Formats: sequence, C-alpha cells, structure tokens
Amino acid sequence: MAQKPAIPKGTRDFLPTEVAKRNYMFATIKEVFRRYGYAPIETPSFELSTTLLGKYGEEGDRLIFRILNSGEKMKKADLDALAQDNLPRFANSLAEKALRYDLTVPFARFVVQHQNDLTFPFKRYQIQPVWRADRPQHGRYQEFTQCDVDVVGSDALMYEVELVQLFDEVLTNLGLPGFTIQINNRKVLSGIAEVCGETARIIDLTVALDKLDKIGEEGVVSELEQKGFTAQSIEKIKPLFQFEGTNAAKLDLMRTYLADSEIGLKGLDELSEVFAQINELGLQRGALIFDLTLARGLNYYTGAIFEVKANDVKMGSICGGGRYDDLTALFGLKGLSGVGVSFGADRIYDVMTELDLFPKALDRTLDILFVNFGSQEANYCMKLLREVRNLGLAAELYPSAAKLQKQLKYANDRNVGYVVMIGAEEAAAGMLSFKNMETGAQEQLSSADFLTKCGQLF
RNA sequence: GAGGUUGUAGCUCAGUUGGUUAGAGCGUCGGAUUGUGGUUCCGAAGGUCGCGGGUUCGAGACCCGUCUUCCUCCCCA
Repeated sequence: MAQKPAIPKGTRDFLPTEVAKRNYMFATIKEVFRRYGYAPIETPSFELSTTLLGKYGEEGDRLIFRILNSGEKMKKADLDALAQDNLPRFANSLAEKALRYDLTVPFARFVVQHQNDLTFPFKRYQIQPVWRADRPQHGRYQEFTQCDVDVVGSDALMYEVELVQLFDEVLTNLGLPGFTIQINNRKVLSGIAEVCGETARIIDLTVALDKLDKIGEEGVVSELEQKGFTAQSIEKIKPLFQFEGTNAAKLDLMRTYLADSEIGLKGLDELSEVFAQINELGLQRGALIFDLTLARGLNYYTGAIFEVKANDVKMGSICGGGRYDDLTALFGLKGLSGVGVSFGADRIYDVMTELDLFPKALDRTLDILFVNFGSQEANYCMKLLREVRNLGLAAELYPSAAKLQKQLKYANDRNVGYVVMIGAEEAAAGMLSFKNMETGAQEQLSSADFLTKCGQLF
C-alpha cells in the first residue's frame, strides 16, 4: 500500500453527519445573533504579519502561523538578523503574511480601514476559522472556528448586558443544560495591583491569581514569590483568597478592599450595573458569577472580561470576551470603545456531542431511495423522483440494478427513511411499493397517493 | 517552548526473554438468499509492523534520530 495519507496535527476532516451537526449549531447561533441586531462580515484568512504581531503578547506571537514568502520575495530574508541570532526579526523578514489568530484583531483592522463606510455603533458577527500553532490537546485544535460578536463605537454598559443575554440565549437554544458565565473587570484587577503597589506588574499578578482554583493559595503565593513579588505585596493579596459568597457579597467585600483605588471602584460600579440589570432581566439556563480570578491572557481588555464554562463537562472555557478601549487605536483610530465575545464552536460541538444534545434527525441525509430494477423501471422512476424532489425531499435513485438486498442495505446504511420499489409489475399497474425503513411496514400506493403522502410526511 | 506517552489491516487492539509464513474482533466484498435491510452462518480480500539509520546469524520487539498520538505545564476557544 502507498504511504498512508494524513492531515496535519490539530486539524480534522468532517464527515457528512458531522457537517450536518455543525451547520445546525451555526444556524442556531446565527439566528440569535441576527435577532440581537448583528450583521455578518468576513475577512481574509491571512493578514499582513504586521497587523497581527505584537497584539497577543509574546506567547501569542509564538503561536501565530506565518506564511513563508515565495519566489523573489525569499531574497528579503534578513541574514544579518540570523547571524546576530535575532530570530524574531529573521522570521519577520521571511514571512510578510500570517494566518489570523483570532477574529477580534482583524476586526479592529477592518473597522479602522472601513470607518467611513460604517455606521456606529457598529454591530457585527463573524464565523470563520482561526489558526494557532498550539500543541493539540483535548478541546484544543490548530484550526478551529470562532463565532464572534462585537459592537464598537459605544461604551454603553448596555452592551455588556446584551452580550451576557446573548451567551445565555445561544447556549440555552443549543440545549446546554447548565453553564456558568464568569465576569470580571480589568479595572478591578488594576485596582488590586494598585492596592498592592504593583501596578507595573499587573499581568504577572493577574496570571497568578487566575490559577487560584487550579493550584490553590500556596501555589499562587509561590508563583508570586518566584516572579519576585515582595512579601509585603503578597500579604496584601491574601485577603482575596477568602473571596466567596453571593455576587452582592463579593462586590461589598471588594468595595472595602479597593476603597483607596479610584480605578478599582470604577470597575466595581460597572460590574454592579451589569449585575443589577441582569438580575432585573433574568437568565434562562446560565448563571452569572463575579469571578475575581478571571484574568484571561489577552492584553487588550480594559473593562469587562467574560468567560463561559459548561457545567459538568471536563472542558476548558467554551466562550470568552471582554471590552477593549484601545484596540482600534493600534491601527490609528482613537476613542473607539468596543466590546465583544467569542463562541468556541469546536468546543461547544465537543460538549454537545458529549452530552448528546444534537437532534437525531440530523443524521438523515436522504429521505427516500428509489430501488433500481433495470433501465426501463429506472426511467419510470425518474419522473416521480423529480416530483418528490420538488416537494423538498432529499431523494435519489440507486445507480444500478443491483440485488435488492444490496440496495436495501445501502438504504439502511444511509439511514434512509423510506424506500420506493417499482418493478415491471408495479409499473404496469401504475402502483408502487412504499416501505418504511424504520418499522419495516410496506404498502401499495398509486403514484398520486404516494405524492400526497410525501407531502404529508415531511 | 518544557516534560511524559503512543504508533502493528479501513477501525479498535493482541503479538511472551529477539527466532519459521505477524493474529483477533469490527468493517468491507462475495456466497447461503435471482423482489425485501438491521440478525445468523460460510468464505475472501486487505499489512514496506509510522519513517530513517544502527546492533544482531536473525528485529514488530533492543538502541539512536525524526514525525505522529494522547496527557501535564505554558498559554488558550
């Protein structure tokens, strides 16, 4: 046998039944997006490297797939940089293009580029694949699809509230029995850093804090020590470990803790407002939780930070997002606040598969199969086939006059609903045999009755 | 990027301290059964043992490299 074919690690093929399920999921998501007033856009799969690099931090840059220059452009390789062991600069000279890493940064670029054609606040959604040169793991792929909704051009907290509702509605409609929407605010994190006297190292601080539920208090302390935080500032962080209770209780606790931090209190005001409105409006199956440890790696969030996890499933976050005030400024457009969230389609798919939430009917790609008894009978079937298709049913004629046994097995394997048999006798009598493949029941019908029945059945 | 783990038929996996011609189940195809599927029975096809090198009289097994799988860390959807 020839060399076994393969696909790159972290990528997948999708079989017809899987595509059917994915389409169902996307259709459900889109329908909700539409009702909330978001319109779809698309951007290229790859961008100029300069658009993407430096937007996701050092770690992010490492995970960006670069596209090697081709032809004469290869001569642009910066050999001096290589000689100086400056690998990042060398890599940049080799690749002027890169596959998009997420949809948010390309969207910021899009907004700046088309600012004169857009009406603000601009609400868009975007469902496209993104690529990360990450090490594949459970629920982690190198190619996966994100479903982003963002609104730019308004700093109204109404949109934070709207996005929480959106999480709740989409995931409820997809049938998830329960999920937790965690919310935090970057300003609160800044306030904590301020209180600890570590404003410069807010990233290290929040990344350590983010791991609290994973590595525990001691783990966080030792990580902070390792990062060089003083015993004094670590002591000031410790009260946060006791952060428990209802959302209201947590907010009260933090008001005391952040009493001296103006920015911290501003963040709490924002959170309180969102909680107040959501309490008023109510959620379906989601629970909104104030989670102080929620930090998220992305540097560009400035206000609310969101993350969603499915209950009772071993899977990382299935959605994430937040508010960013300066993202478009990176591309030269200042003063445009945005807030957006991303649904991790592939993880949601995995969760839905694990919980068996897809409708069974999605497995059916063919409603009716016409058995082929020979060329004359087949010709007779073709007219009926056309009429059945015009009724909107998925129908086909078996391609050859194979043994009936084989044709029925094919129908069985394809999970066909009904089989129509028209042999010489039936054709002469103007009748047909109509067989239900689930029950095995079979009846003789005239063509007219058959078509009426089809209209009723589907 | 760090550490561990895996790779044998289309799929899931056996294969003893290195020793004749590498096995099973499922699936596929054919038949039992020429107009009735899922069950059953019989038979067949299908393998450079991930790839490259090395040790050995002899390697699927041992050693080195490389790719791949899955996991932990990092990070993240």
